[in-house]
Amino acid sequence: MKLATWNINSLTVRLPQVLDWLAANPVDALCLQELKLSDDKFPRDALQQAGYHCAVFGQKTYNGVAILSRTPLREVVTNIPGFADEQSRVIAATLDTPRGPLRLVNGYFVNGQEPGSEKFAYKMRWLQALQDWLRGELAVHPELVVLGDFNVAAEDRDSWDPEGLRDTIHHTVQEREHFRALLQLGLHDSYRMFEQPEKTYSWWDYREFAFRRNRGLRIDYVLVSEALKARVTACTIDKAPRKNERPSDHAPVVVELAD
DNA sequence: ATGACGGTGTGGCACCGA
Repeated sequence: MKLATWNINSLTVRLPQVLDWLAANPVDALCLQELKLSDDKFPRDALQQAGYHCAVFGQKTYNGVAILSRTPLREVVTNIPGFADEQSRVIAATLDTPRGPLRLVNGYFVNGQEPGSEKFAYKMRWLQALQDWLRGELAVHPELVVLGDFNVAAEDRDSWDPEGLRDTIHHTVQEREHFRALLQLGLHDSYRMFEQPEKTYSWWDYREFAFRRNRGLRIDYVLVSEALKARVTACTIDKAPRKNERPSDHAPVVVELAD
């Protein structure tokens, strides 16, 4: 089966691209971030017609996440339990597979703007709460996938300019420590389980022809639990949609699990 | 670097993202 994550930077604008992409890439589940619309504006009918059940946690203008799945979604949880958050950044759900239940945690991690800012402090609190929550979730759901827009370049090789951007947002020691803490919970970065081309990223700035110059960051991840690790057969970043007219600034990341 | 580009909501721009 195939799972994917894609920050689509406004579902209102990108719905046609999402439908086109799903037609060409009929994944079993697609996790979306940055819907930028409220639940009542979510295009449920169009996605249902495309063959997907939807669990939605929207928000007007900013944030908003959803899980689309070919099979029904159950036990839907929104945001990090116990962490008061006005922003819609997390949705979790279980889908049933021939191999048993699979728990998906879809996150639009905090950007943080600039180290030292109030937003950066919020990012740190949010990451700590996520980590504390996921520790328990892994115990309850051994077959767990954490995927989404992490807003962290985990290592130097995940940035087009690790030296020039050192200690700037996405590259700080504190953010990277939080990323490593997630791995230490027993999660594995699917993308790095395989040999990958050099300088592969999942996000490119809209400005300065960054995509054409491949000035990007790898900030979108699919982390899998220990129990799932052996089943991961591939992980790829699909750059094709970034070449569309009016593209999202992010590319989808796709993982294949053995049935 | 006051910048770029693009989405949103508003209102003739400001704010935010990464």
